[in-house]
Amino acid sequence: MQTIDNEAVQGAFRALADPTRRSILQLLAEDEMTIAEVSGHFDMTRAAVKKHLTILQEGELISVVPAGRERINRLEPMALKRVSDWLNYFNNFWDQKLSALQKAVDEEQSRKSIKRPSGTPSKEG
Amino acid sequence: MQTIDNEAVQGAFRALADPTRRSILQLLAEDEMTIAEVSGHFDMTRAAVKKHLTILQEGELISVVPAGRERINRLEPMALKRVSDWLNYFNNFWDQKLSALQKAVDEEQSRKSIKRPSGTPSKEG
DNA sequence: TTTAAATGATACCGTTTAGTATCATAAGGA
DNA sequence: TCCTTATGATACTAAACGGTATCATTTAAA
Repeated sequence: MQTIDNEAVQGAFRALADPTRRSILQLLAEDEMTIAEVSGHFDMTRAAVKKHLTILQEGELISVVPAGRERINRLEPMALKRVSDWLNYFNNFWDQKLSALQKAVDEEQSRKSIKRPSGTPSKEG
Repeated sequence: MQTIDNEAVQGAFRALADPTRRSILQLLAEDEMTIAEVSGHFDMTRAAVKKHLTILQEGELISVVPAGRERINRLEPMALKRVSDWLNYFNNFWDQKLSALQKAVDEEQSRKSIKRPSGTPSKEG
């Protein structure tokens, strides 16, 4: 079990665990916004949204750039890539299993078309 | 903002937020195991590990199959794909932004090689 | 300079979470 | 049957979480 997992990954997954924060990310994917603008999209206080933005920032999913008295919140693509990379660890395994399943199905198919066995289950749990 | 996000996605992200659970997934990627076997890999009680497995199961990241008095815990690839799909929502945006950045850099380069302006910053924040 | 807007910071509250300890149940084996 | 093993289930605790209310600070603007 290698070190695919680290503090940055933890921060990102922690941030992604909350639906409001995922929603904020989707907002910011369309356009960067100030805190007030982001707040305008949610039924909660600005302080609550600000907390979410802080956690997103800690997870490096967004960057916050001061502009006068405002703070521009902007999506940080690389953090999402980190998560994507983490998931990729499993790609081998799941591709492998899916292709094994596919192969099993195929073989079952051809076996059917030759011998037509009767005890074949129609469904797999 | 479309419906890329739903209960299944929430369940998966919730499950992924904990480092022990991510670690369990990596274990199960290598081999399916009983609850006792999974527990053997961690410094906490079997009950605690069992709770993690339940949350992983609720997020449909693993499936649990009874085998006699044991329960075989097995990775469920499709849930990880759900998360991957969610991340893909951002691919357009981040690819787009990265390529926009690349383009800006390229244009800056060619502008330099023609006019060689003096006020050009050497670094970009 | 005075005022209003945008944000930062902190204290507080109810709920969820991660963990423990403990007891009950089910199934395999002597 | 009796004992042991694998698991289920519940009550409990400390910490983290999501949210509110409130006050301080910074900056734009009249």
